[in-house]
Amino acid sequence: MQTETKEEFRVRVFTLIGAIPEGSVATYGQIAGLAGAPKHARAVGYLLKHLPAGSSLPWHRVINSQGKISFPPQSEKFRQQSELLRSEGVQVQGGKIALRQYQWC
DNA sequence: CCTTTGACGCTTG
DNA sequence: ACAAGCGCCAAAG
Repeated sequence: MQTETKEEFRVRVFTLIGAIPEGSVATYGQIAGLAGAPKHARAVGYLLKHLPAGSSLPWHRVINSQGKISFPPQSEKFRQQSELLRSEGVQVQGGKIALRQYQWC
């Protein structure tokens, strides 16, 4: 069935994000690419946006290609994500991740 | 069915 | 380093 494709993509995305270890971050494009759809970065963002409140998915470890948090500064989400990242040992400056690489494996 | 939106990405100036 | 424009695709209205 074709319905598997969308489902598969979603499952892959969730699995990949869940596989990001602490202290590491991945980009939306990276996740989409590993999920088999390099151009579906936005779809990844859509999925995260539609995340249930209780999901244990480390969404905060997903950032954009610019290595920055995809939230407007001073917004609650922005602050929360940067706090979570910092608590995992990721250095954040002005919404930008102080890392040289965004790949974890 | 068509239009709009969006937790993105890449190129150009 | 930063801003604007274009592309790309899925979900919602």
